[in-house]
Amino acid sequence: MMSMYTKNINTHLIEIKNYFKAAISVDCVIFGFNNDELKVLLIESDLKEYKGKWSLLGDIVRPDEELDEAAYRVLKARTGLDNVYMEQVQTFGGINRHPAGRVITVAYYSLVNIEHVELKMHNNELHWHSVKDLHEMAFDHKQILDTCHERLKQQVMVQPVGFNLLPKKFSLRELQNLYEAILDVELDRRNFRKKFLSMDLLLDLNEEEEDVPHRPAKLYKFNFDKYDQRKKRYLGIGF
Amino acid sequence: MMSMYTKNINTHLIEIKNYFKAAISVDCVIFGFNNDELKVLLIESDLKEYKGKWSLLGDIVRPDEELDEAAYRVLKARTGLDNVYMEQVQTFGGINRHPAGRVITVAYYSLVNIEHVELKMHNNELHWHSVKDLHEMAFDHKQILDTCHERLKQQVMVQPVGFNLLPKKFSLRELQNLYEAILDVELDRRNFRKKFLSMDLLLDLNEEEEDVPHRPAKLYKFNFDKYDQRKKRYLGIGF
DNA sequence: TCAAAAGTGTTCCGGGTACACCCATGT
DNA sequence: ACATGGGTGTACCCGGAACACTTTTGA
Repeated sequence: MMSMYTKNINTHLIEIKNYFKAAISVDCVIFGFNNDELKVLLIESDLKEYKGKWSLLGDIVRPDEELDEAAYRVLKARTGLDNVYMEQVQTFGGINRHPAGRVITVAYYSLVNIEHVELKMHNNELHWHSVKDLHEMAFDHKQILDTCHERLKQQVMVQPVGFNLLPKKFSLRELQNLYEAILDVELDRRNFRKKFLSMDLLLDLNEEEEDVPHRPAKLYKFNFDKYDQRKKRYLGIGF
Repeated sequence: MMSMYTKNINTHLIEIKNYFKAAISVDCVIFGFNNDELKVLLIESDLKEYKGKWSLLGDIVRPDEELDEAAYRVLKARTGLDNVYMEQVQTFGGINRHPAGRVITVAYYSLVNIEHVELKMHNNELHWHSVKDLHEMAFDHKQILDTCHERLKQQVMVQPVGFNLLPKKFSLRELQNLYEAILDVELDRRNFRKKFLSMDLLLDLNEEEEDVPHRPAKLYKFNFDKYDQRKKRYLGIGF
């Protein structure tokens, strides 16, 4: 009786080979931004159970591989990109979530500049899908996507991560469209501009859009260095 | 070459037994609140590598067990409590984090009323430790604890989860002490009271503290029903 | 000259913060 | 009476929200 309490893996472990083991995978929710829409990079599954359904990009974690490493490996293999924003979100371990047996998956989301990926996308089966009109997916991947999207919404309101989805140079309009797409809200243009300009973190490049059929907008880039140097203040209790 | 890209577990899985598997555990960061201090429930490790060091409460996930179930099982076994606030936080998969082999652990934190636990704590080796003066721990458990504490800080500012650490009836002073302990800040008493009373979510019980050597404080309880009925508003972008 | 989007300021309101005094109770 | 913490109100400031007109460019 006592032994069932005390003989656990943090205290009196006997032999690890006596324990149940499961396959571990990582799944990457790779977000991009294009045509004023939040996109996610998906692949068609060929597993017979999910034939033709969209699935996230993922793979099994290797014996000598950290979880983050595995996620970066998947991302790199699929997009050619490295050094992009990535964050672990949640782990999904439903008993029957994978038809081949118990596979526990650690979900990550990452934010990439969709222009940089396009180069690597020819002749394979990857597709950028609008997050908004995506309903059915393979496995529990819709749930994973929703969870990651929710996390992204929270992050984007509190940290300057959205810029990872934009080109280095962007207009305030593009930035606003990005926020509107991620949060699925409409924002007042003047207040949005005022807000971001008053943060004093956008660097005015003294450049303008080109080839637009209207008055060209000024281009900015985000001053990450300046942001990093600022200390955060206490945020207050707000619910 | 192409095959390394396409033959992954979400698309062309061959046989799951060919893949590397790891042991999966859950670790619970069980927070309590006592003597105006944030506490965490720990156990001494008897593994020779960590003899005498403090470790979190955790155990291996069973073959037919959901991750959340496993976490609740650990919690129940150690505290006798069920139906408490619990939230998955992050998964730690460092290659050498466990001396017995690769063990990937999913970390949860939970918030319990420390009074309810005390009953079950006699004659075992569990201890409530002040989070503030806890430095060295077994495994990577200090890192796990820090991550969970950080998450708790974020949550407590945005959702009414703190009440799970208090008795059903509490004074505003106790509530303030709780926030100060979790966030490690000092708050102005008048503003704190105004804030919480203006939320109109505290139910005045028309009762008072007893046996205190000064003017007794009024007791309140949190109106969870009322909170649940309110819709959240858009929070704004704030970083 | 027209269409389309860029750019710009003011007012109002609510919440955050700083701050000091009287009150109720037990010893 | 005294010590201890409970309870209260006001003034200021800043940031969020609502809101309409002029400017620049390409077609």
